[in-house]
Amino acid sequence: MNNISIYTKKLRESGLRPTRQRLKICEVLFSPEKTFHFTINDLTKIIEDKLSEKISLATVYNTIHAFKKKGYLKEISINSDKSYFDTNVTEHHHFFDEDTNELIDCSNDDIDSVNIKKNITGKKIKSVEVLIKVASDNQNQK
Amino acid sequence: MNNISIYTKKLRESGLRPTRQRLKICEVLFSPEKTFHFTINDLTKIIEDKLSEKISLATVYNTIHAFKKKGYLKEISINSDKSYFDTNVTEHHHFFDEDTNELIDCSNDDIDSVNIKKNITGKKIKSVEVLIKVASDNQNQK
DNA sequence: ATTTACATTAAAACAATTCTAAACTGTTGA
DNA sequence: TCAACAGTTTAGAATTGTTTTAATGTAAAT
Repeated sequence: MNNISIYTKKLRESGLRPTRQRLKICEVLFSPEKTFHFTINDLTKIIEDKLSEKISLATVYNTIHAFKKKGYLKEISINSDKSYFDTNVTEHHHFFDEDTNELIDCSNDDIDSVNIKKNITGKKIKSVEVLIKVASDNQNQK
Repeated sequence: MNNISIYTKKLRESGLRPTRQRLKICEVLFSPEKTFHFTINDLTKIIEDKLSEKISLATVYNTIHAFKKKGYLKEISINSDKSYFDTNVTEHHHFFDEDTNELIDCSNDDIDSVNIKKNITGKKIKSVEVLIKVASDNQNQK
């Protein structure tokens, strides 16, 4: 199966038609070997560089949301400044470097798995996220 | 030491003068027996009810930020909708109920302590936060 | 081909937060 | 006492990230 048909399948499964713009979004998101983190703004810039034409923010937003809903992307909660997304959708955690505003994957070597002993009655656990904020030693806490 | 002088001390230590508005903010934040979670909007509403007059959002924001910087409040990362704050500044984690948008403290009975095996070189861990998102069983993942 | 449902877009609306500039307050020291 | 100053409050404007809208365009089914 070539890339285009993989992207088409992902889009269809997310309830979206494969359009030129959306396929470009897919290429940026899913063709790199390594997973990565991005904000909507980052992504829009990358796409416009590759497309050499404008893409509407609305298109980016609704495509990203559809992927997130389907589970092809994860949203990472860091602060209320903006939304960060991750193309790595496996269960994993993050370091956030307050000096550089960089988000770094936390591997299994970095952290023991989190054990939740008791949940809220009648509720199902949807996600468990650990965020480790770090900064250089001399830095004040943000 | 009475409450007013406690509040005055906290304000001074945060680099702020004790003014009528700020003392009212302190009263709402620090007089309740139980710690609680709030958004800036919540807090402004509560203060206006107690004061029976308007308080400027700018005043609330800068007081809250000064307290956060000093460590008298914690900010909780949930999503990018808005900022949540916590008057409980001890190390602890949270459940977030996606059905009701309610933030619930996670006690030691609920979760094992998180063990970080390896940190980023040259960085100091500033905070470790676990956020457990929950929803009723029949709910779709947000 | 035509029709229909869905997409794209720019622009407007919106919500949370920050900034601004003017008026105000409290303290200090002539 | 009062002038001067530093810090404060405020309403409103500005900014930022995100969502909605309404007109136009396009993919896919008939």
